[in-house]
Amino acid sequence: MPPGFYLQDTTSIARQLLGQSLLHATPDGVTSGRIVETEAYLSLGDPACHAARGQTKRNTVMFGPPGHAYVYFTYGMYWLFNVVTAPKGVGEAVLIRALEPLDGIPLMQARRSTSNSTLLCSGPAKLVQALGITITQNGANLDSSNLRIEPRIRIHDEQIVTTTRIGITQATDLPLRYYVKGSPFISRP
DNA sequence: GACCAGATTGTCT
DNA sequence: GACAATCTGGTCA
Repeated sequence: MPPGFYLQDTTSIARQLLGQSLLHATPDGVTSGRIVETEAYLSLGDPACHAARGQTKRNTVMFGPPGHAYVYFTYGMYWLFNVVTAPKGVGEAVLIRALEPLDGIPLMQARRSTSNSTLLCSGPAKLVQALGITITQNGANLDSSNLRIEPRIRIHDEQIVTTTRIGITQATDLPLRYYVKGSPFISRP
């Protein structure tokens, strides 16, 4: 992404990531997809954010420099992928919730054991599985590692739908979820 | 489509 | 010891 991209406001980054591609290169091949759904997690007034209760071993990279991957384990079996935002020491991130599959679709289908392309990356744990992301990528620099975000297209404001976030029990009323209007690849309408 | 049960374990209190 | 930024596969409509 362009210099300074990750220095912007977290909600602004969450919107601008829509339309860009997330790519992962592994020995098995390259897989990528266009980002169509994101959620912002903030440091102030947002108890749903992992950083809300201070720094721990798990959320350490959230407090590091922006533009890096924050990968964590949940529900006993899933990994979720976030982009760290905000200056070092603050603790904010953008959860990537869904992709429109682009490259390496056969490999994604094999990893996910499904051939339905709309279900391949339509959820935060699904896209992580499809791209082969694990805790190994925690802390990876998204501009220079095998796991990277590259500019593709710009989604205009009229094409972005803003709603409340999914799967959380706190701060459920905050409008911090964004997705591309009409996309069949989002986790849910 | 809506709703629901069950899977399964790292992390923090 | 409780919980979790989820998914799948089942039921019913």
